[in-house]
Amino acid sequence: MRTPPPRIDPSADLAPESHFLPPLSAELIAVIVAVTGDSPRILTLDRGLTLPSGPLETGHRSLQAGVRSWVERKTHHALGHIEQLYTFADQDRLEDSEPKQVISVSYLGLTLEATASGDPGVGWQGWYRYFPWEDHRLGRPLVLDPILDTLDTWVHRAASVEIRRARMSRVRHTFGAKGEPWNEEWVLQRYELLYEAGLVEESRRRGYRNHPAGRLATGEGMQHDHRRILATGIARLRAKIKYRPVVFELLPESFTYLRLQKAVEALAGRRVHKQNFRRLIAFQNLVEPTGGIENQTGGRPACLYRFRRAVLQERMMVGSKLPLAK
Amino acid sequence: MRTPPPRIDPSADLAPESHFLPPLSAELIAVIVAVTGDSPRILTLDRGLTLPSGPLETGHRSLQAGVRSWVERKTHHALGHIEQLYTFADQDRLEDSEPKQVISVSYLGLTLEATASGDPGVGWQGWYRYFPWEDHRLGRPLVLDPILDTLDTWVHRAASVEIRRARMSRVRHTFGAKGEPWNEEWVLQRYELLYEAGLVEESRRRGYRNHPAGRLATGEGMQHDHRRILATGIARLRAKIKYRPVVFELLPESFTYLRLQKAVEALAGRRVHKQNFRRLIAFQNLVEPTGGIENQTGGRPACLYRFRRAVLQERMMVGSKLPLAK
DNA sequence: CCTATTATGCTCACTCTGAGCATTAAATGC
DNA sequence: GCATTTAATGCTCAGAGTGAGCATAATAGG
Repeated sequence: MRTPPPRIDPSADLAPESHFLPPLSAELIAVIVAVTGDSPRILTLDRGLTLPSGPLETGHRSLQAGVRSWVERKTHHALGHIEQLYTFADQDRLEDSEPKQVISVSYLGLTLEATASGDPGVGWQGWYRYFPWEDHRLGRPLVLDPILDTLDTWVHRAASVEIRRARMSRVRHTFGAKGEPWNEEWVLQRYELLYEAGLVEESRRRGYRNHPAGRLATGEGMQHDHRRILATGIARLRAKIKYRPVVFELLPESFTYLRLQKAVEALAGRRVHKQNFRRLIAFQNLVEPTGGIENQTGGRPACLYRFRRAVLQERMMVGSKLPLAK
Repeated sequence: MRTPPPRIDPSADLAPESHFLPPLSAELIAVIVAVTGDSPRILTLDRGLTLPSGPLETGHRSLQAGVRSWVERKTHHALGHIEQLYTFADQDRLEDSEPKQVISVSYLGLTLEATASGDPGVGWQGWYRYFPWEDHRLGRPLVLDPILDTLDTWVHRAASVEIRRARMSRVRHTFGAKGEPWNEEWVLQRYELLYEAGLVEESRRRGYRNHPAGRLATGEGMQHDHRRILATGIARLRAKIKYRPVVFELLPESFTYLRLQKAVEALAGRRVHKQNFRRLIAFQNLVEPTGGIENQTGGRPACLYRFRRAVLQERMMVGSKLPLAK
């Protein structure tokens, strides 16, 4: 098509600061999500302290293939959906400053919950254990009160009026205080705010000044920045269920509308209007009746449905709108 | 808070296939976007054949800081917005199979177009040069006709009825054929489809069977997978302008509504209804009048506005809705 | 049979959006 | 000066989509 012109060495232009390359290694970290009943869960090691992770190997054709092969061995379930979350290489991520540089690539995966493998410490944990303020299904959670109080003193400790104003409006908008609406997607922003304000264990570990209010119940901590990665995953998933039909990866072959709704509510951390939810699902032609009936409902029996997997082929991008728009 | 339990070595469980770690290096690749008049442009090297890239250095505090420092030296402009696109490590990315493994982290950056540096081969290229079928501002582009014709023969060359059906519906939905609407966000899906069908230079290079129709005008190619990365960047940007106020990073301090609209149209590759566009912008309180007047408009002079940068602080997540919803 | 419980069907008001008509304010050509 | 052209700006209206709630159906348990 054309003869390639002489190539300019890009590094000569673009990477001036240092040409010393330290030993580099790559690590894969996975947020593996399942839903049991109305509890959203994640796969953890170390009794809930870390997310599953491991080095990138040559045996893996791609990053995604690497994560997939791990998790399928671990859960004995096919990973329904997998997507990349974020790549970090910040040197200040490391708690002990090694000379070695690590690139961490994080992934979000959806699956059905399986019995945990026999290893001690490996298992599923409800994610609201780490983010108790994120569960608004029974209304505004009470943990928010002490959190907002403490954030308020953080706002007033600001060095200047501008900083105080900025902090105040940030708290207002991320946490939905003072009449602002709660937006369930801003999981990461809320965690980062708590981190900066020194209200989570991880930031206290990192030498952020301890808050005078002392220990506040702000969820379980995790090692390294794993809780931050988890927040990223939850935020991504909460956003994604609104426009892609990924919830179905968390459900068995056949399910009732209510079970589907409970899964959505578990992920989103808020409740939805039942009739409108049904209307939206029915209208989009994403599911078809199996013909079966579930009569362990406690009331009128419910029709069973299955996800029409064909839609994924038909339209690569199906809009699975959910009544979570706000 | 708790005593850490004995850590399980994650690699023992999670990375079974090989423990040989090859020499690893990390590369940063940037899609730097600017808008000049009504042309969306990207910064390129090698006379348009490659995107700017370079190795990750220890001097960089983080991946993002690395990209930022490059680009600011290159363009002499502050990068307004920068975000990570995707991380690849697929070994089949490499054209010559080296033993060395490379992780490529790609970024999207927005800036104002500056005069290109003096280096030969370095400069700005309109992005529709690489994706001529993506520009629908003057209606459906004519290049689509031969492309769809050739895709049609690809559909009919399918080995089985199922594959043919799947191919046909994929073409229909990604390219908006046969009454389906055109969705400007599916840039990557369209490029991948053309790649698989052997209709772009890059796939012909990679040994995909050459199509009998021979050479088809499917835009300029790039080296390696840079055109694929560019497609990812365009898709991301087209999606993002609809819900975050990032367009303003591509505009000077003060601008008219029309200029703002032209920038949006350039990025989205489609036109929007002028009055509704104004209504939406005005309603969202994203801009404020500077008081100035632009009278080189050719008609009635237009008011000048500036972006209210304060909104970025006030609300970390501002919805900058644009009339591109569809 | 009555009540509790859940499933399911349907209505209604409100908002958002696409589309177009109408008016205003300049430059340009006669 | 005046008509014409060009673009900016203001406003209306119909249709789609959504939130909220009422009403009915079908089961289990007393």
